[in-house]
Amino acid sequence: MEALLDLMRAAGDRITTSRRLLAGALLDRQGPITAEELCSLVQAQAPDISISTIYRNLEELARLEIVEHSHLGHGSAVYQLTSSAQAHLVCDGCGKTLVAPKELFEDLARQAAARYGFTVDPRHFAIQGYCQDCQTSGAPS
Amino acid sequence: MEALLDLMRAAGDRITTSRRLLAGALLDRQGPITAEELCSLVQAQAPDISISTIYRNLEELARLEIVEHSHLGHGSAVYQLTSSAQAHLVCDGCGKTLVAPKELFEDLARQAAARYGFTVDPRHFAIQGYCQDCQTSGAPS
DNA sequence: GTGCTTGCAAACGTTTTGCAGACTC
DNA sequence: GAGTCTGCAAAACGTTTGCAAGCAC
Repeated sequence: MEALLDLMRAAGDRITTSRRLLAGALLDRQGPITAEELCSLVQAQAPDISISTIYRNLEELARLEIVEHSHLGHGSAVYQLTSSAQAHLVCDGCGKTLVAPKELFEDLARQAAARYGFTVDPRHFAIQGYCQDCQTSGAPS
Repeated sequence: MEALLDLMRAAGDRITTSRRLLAGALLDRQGPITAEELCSLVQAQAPDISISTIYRNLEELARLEIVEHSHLGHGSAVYQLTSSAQAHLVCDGCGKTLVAPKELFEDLARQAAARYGFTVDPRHFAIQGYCQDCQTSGAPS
């Protein structure tokens, strides 16, 4: 937590209540979370903090590469700490997400590099498909 | 083209100018394209067709599983023909996209199935990272 | 002629922005 | 005290919807 705030201090940013609470919420979650959820968590402790402050702070954290945002499935963007960012398997049927450990991408990363000189960022994406439960219902056969 | 329209006819849908032009635009592109771009292409031939018609028709085409929409990167959704849908490697640096053939995902698909019972849809996603040209500039080392 | 499709305009949910006041340093 | 950060309200953006007129069948 202090490490995170120190990164902001080092960038010349001021440490305010909203930033402290936002950092806490991100650290607690350790996974992707929407701006709106973050706002609720922060407002639980400081009701006056507005959603635009959340967005502005997330933007600043993204600029410092402390958080990154991505679009899992259809809907709001989600944010997560760069340090804990992981790829996810997102079910097209029910929207459930599973964490996808790096090992799953090793082969893909190797091939993309060899064939295209493309460096895969294994923290950064949503693999779509169907989870065990939704397999039967919606999956294209 | 006629094959595509026949699928709509078979579903009881009527073949209108907007649908014909939209189908043409999707077939021409053979790749992901936003609703807005599609609208421009269609309007180039029939200026009165409105964006809401494009969205409604895309929705209907998605319902028939003729097109699918996904979110590559940050911004508008993109649409593509299911038949030509492919995964893409999207560069976080310059936004360029490369087509990623299915073979790249075979290992990933196998592991996701074995470990999580998750069926990967290899047409459906954007692998983020950095292309050859952007490797040096923005890539996290 | 029936009823699906369309254009328009207005609503929607998410994200961004302008501004004056409040706060950190 | 200087300049950043904030709340509020309004705008922007992509997308969806209600309605009455228009068109395919």
